[in-house]
Amino acid sequence: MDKYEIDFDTFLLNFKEHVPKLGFKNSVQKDYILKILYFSGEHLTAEQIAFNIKKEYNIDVGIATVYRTMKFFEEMNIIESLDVGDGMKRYELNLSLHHDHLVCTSCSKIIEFTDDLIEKQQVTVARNYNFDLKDHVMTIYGLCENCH
Amino acid sequence: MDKYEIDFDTFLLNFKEHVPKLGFKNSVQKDYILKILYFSGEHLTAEQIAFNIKKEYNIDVGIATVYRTMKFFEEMNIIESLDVGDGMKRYELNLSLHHDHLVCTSCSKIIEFTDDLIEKQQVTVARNYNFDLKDHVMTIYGLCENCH
DNA sequence: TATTAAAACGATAATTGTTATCATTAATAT
DNA sequence: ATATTAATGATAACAATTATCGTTTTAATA
Repeated sequence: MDKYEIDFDTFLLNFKEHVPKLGFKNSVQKDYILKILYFSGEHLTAEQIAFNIKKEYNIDVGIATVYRTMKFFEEMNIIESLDVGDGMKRYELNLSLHHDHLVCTSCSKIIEFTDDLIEKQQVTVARNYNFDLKDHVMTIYGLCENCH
Repeated sequence: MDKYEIDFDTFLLNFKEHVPKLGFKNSVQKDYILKILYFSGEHLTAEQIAFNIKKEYNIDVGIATVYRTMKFFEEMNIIESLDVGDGMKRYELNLSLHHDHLVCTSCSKIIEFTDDLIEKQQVTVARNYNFDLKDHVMTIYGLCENCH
């Protein structure tokens, strides 16, 4: 798995050193949530995160803890949430470079992509409107190769 | 108001002629929902649509009717829904050409834009992944000129 | 290592945006 | 006019998410 530039153990160590500095406490639950996000490499719902942790590591993590932790991680900027349009948020680790998504409207498959031209062009657009650019989200909807 | 290329009365007439052809019935509620969307020119939540119709025209439209009608309009492809990230859908009329959005993360102001380069590039990206392109959504987040 | 204060946890109640139900009303066709 | 059928609105139901709160865990300090 070389989706991320940093291996999990190093990342987790860095993370766990950082948490107390912000006045929070570490927990095994946080560890497992990060672990499942890292190794699944998918865009998971809160429900799926809890389910997969149980399945892979036989550890119970309450759904409230998952949601709470996702908010925490979002504030720390190590995850991103994404709404495909079916009414629930999906979360993914945010360790790699910015990327956008292709979403299949039939099977909900999500493919990541980056496009330099689009990356550059958003800067131009933001500048035109005198916006202080923070981030952008681009999602292309269509039918994936299996569905058409 | 020259946000749309077509004036409201003409649009409404066209719309009302089209509805029975699809096996549905017209109603004053549909008319007022279209009217408020057209003349506000904003991205409104279901709640705001009902509230504004009451305020502007003193007509009561049930919230269920608004949601039901928005689904109907979406299927007819005359509105688009958009989730800024605060958990509720916002709707806008879809009479003008495709456009994307700049969203201010401080005051929630929404600005529309179109960029030919981005429009073209999405076709290329979809083709690269063997996707049958249907649509795309691009949202740029940042601080608008009033907020920075 | 034991103590302690504070944060994190999990069960679950509450909340909120949206959808379904269903009796009543309104719109179209005959 | 009448009959048919979709649309409406009040509200119940639902689903995703958040808040509550008593208990457990963490981590700093004695």
